[in-house]
Amino acid sequence: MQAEVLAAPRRDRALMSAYDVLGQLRQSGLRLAPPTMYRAPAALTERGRAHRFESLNAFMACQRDQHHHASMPATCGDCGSAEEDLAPGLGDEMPGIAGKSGFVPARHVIEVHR
Amino acid sequence: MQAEVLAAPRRDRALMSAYDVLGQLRQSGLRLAPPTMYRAPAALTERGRAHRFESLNAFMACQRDQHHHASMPATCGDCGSAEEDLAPGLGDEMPGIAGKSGFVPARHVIEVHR
DNA sequence: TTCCGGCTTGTTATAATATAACGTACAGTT
DNA sequence: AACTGTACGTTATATTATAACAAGCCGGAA
Repeated sequence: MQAEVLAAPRRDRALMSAYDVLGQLRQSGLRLAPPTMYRAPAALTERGRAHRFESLNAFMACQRDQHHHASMPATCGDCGSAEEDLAPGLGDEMPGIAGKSGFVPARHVIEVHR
Repeated sequence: MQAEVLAAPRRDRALMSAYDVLGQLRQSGLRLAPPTMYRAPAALTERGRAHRFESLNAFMACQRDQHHHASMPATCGDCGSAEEDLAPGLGDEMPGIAGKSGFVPARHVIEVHR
């Protein structure tokens, strides 16, 4: 199921919402309910094989899948395409900035739109 | 309405979901429907008086309200408190990184959780 | 004063996103 | 076979958000 769910966003290098994928899989004959669908992206994200794009409630296939990495996903609002660049510097700066308010970051979100 | 909606998150320096605020305002006697509620944060965000926290579907009062600025909002998952630090460097680096994939950023999202 | 135009708010209905709770199936281990 | 862990299925419902249109308010032009 995880492989099925990842196939379309990987092929198109695009963002897809869970319900987009659900629709596609239903068209191909599978009868699925939402929870089935949501589990796959959640598991994939946890293992670093997919990234959730929080501001669009969508996810993309990881494009750097050999390793866990600090990345900056970017997407185009017109065509839905999604790319991912390594951005270790961004993640590294954040703890210092957050420290000004006494925060110790546990997780961060970085997303770019064009 | 915008002022009403901003009052609680500003006072508490906390994140609030639109429905949290809706609930609070209803308790104080106002009868409001969701669209009324959603308009205020949207307008405030547009004017830079509030920030939407995309990964939590919530918003916070801007804590730097004199000017538009590059900021890095941070929130605590345990207590809901939200702080905002200036982070011009982060925003400045993003176009260069995105450029590696041919993206010209139009908007970005940066969020920190602890 | 009245009318007009734009803006904010109100109302109804519904869409889109997400998860709780529980049941089933199967694979590997003992 | 019985046990255990994981993924998958199903029903129902919770949460988040917006479309579409009506009504009120206010400032300025006529």
